[in-house]
Amino acid sequence: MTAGKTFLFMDTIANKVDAKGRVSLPSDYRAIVKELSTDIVCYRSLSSPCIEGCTEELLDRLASDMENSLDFFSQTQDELTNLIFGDARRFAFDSTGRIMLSEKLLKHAEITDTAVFVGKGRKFQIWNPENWAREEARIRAEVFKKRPSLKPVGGQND
Amino acid sequence: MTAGKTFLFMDTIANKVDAKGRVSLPSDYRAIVKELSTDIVCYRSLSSPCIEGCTEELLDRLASDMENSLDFFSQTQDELTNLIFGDARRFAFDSTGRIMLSEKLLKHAEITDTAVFVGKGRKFQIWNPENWAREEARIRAEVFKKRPSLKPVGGQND
DNA sequence: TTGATTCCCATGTTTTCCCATGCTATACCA
DNA sequence: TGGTATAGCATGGGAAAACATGGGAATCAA
Repeated sequence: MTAGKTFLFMDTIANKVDAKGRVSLPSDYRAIVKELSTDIVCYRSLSSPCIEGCTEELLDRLASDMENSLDFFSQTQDELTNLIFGDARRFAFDSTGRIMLSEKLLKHAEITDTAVFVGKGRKFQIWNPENWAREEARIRAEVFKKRPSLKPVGGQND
Repeated sequence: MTAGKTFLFMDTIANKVDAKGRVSLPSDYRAIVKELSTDIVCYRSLSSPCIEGCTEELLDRLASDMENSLDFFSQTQDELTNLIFGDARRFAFDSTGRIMLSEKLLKHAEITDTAVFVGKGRKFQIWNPENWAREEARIRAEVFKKRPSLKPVGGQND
């Protein structure tokens, strides 16, 4: 990893969840965490049956945006912070690189014995294998439908 | 991450209130208090039947901000802060990590034998279990309705 | 004294830590 | 080029530490 600090969660990796609920965090993800001296934070996705994760640093920035006193009593903010921070939890990994996902999260994502990590740039998701296969197919179909309207990036196209 | 560490109250944790009125402060919360060398301050929430808590440090900052923003429209905020400071109290935890909530606070939140700690980033709340279950469901529904207009977390896109 | 608060110890459970094993990919050597 | 050594990684299991919680003794106030 370079000094430029581009940190992206990428790739799709399936790891086993053992009897204790432990899962190896993909080593690439671990490298990001170490480099940023932060921690991984996970919470239930608002829109899909999956676990969502990001760096604590990202959530901290959100908290900073919200903490200034002018908004101290705002109701919308109140509801949002309850939902996000009330659900999120820090997950430190042990010396072998594993985190222990909570019952609540595993249940929400319908994960039992295998967890699929899906990179999303600044965030990542953790899926049940079957659900992810279905979701990926759906997304691909969706994108294909919209294809004519997608602008090529950097002038490349095919 | 920058020099400053990140301190966020997160997760939702249910702890028992014993016969003496003692409750374990979640260990993550305790870690924040120790790290910042501050104290926990609690007061009755102005908007919900729950106890609200934060670091004394945060209230201190709020006080400073209020001093410096005495604009024409600040009267309401002024009154609100009066309410909070009039109600707030410091709660130190003992060697096993427990605090003793006052009758006034417990009554306001309708807490008897179980207290649910809900993280809110820089703040947290303490709820009666049933009330929190109801409130969480309400908020989820509310936020889902507003979802299209919500900015993504931390300004990142996904 | 009575009631309340603080401090300390005991216990069961959960979580974290550490060591061992086997697999896989990359590098190395003939 | 093919085979082997090496390092990193995923995974399993047991030991140790941390945590929530209950109860008793000591301290303080009215």
